[in-house]
Amino acid sequence: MRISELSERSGVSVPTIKYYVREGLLHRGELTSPNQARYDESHLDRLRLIGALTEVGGLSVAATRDLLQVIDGDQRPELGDLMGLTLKRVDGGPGDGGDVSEEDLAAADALAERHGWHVHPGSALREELARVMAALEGSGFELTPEWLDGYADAAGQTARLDHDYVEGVTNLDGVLRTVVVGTVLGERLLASLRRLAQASEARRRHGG
Amino acid sequence: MRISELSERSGVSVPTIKYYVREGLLHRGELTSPNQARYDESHLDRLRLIGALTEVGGLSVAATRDLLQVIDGDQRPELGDLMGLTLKRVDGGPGDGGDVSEEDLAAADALAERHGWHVHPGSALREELARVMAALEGSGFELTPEWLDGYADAAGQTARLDHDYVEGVTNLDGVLRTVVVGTVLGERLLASLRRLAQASEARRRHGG
DNA sequence: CGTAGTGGATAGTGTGAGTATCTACCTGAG
DNA sequence: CTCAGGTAGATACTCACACTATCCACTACG
Repeated sequence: MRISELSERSGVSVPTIKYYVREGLLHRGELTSPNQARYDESHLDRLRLIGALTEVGGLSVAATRDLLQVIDGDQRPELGDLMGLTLKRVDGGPGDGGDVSEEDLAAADALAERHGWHVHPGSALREELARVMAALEGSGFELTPEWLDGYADAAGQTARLDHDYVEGVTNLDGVLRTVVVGTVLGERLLASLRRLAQASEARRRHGG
Repeated sequence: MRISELSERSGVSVPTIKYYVREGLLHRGELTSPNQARYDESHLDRLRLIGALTEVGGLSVAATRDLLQVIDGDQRPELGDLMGLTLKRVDGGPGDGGDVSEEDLAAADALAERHGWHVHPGSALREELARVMAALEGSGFELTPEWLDGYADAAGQTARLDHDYVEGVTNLDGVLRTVVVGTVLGERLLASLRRLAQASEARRRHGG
């Protein structure tokens, strides 16, 4: 198909498609002449993936490109490594902005240890957790063990579900894609469900 | 204290403090003369809250202002309503970008119903859930009931923990602030913990 | 006294994510 | 064959956002 049809079928404007090609998110169409290229289902598929990661997953175009390169690569990165990659979000997320104190890191480590999680000292995940915990405390939120451990248990449950799911994926080519999509969109899914559950719980407890 | 001291103690630059005042996130200092104002602990406290919501929570300045206005207001909005307010994130989140199909909405409703959650038909939460589920499916992720329901259970657990926590808050003035902070930062906490748990689970299952 | 600091207003900057325009050049209906 | 309209690729432009920088009149204080 030509670019205009790709645009129509994907809902992505022609200039934006060209922009994604420029930025390395989408492979070029096959040139049939100097100013004519053919696009196929793989382009449509890719645009859907890009849309899912950026619009729904909230990733920046740059972060999306990095992730897509991992998916495209031949190598098989460790799943643990992959999780770190997706930290760079559109808004920077909690992944930036200065240092974290030793105390905060210790509190994060303590929580991780209570749940049997081994955390690498230089991990970005560790710093992020510490930063979030520090922000909660700094906002007058008292981090009780019940709340914290309950959250950790819920997180552990989703992690087990993710791994169960991935083990059930037979198509080897799709594993990486599945992990990336599941990690990025799973986070949004969990957030949505949490809001919904909060609203329902509010009705249950306080009537309405 | 003067603005320079506020800046030093908060780590926020003087121009940025002025910007927050302009944008309505921070109350003006008390004028002691036409070009001199006094700031106090309440300003410091507020700057910490702003920082937590924007830098860690990922909210835009506009969304932060809206939320702060709710916290400041005399009225006591329903907790359920509050959840919807915080949907507007820096990156727009999944809260925008076109319509959702009836099928997707039906799938979202079915999931909600299985977990006893009553969802208002016009709810932004409902659309968001549908959008995320549609994005997952559109990315080749097969939404199995085990995975989906497992996530919903985890979300339900966090919602109960949140409400337990809020019921334990005695300071009535702080309830709204607690809800907002807990909702926004709790989401980031859960995401961090999930990544950490995923990495640990990977090591547990595949060695390393 | 004088210089560093201040409140408030207005204008400018840098980044991210697209849009718009332009130049060849090709394709396909009539 | 003709020619309106689509196309690849490059470059330039726009828009929103979150700050920054300047300016001015003025004031606190060593």
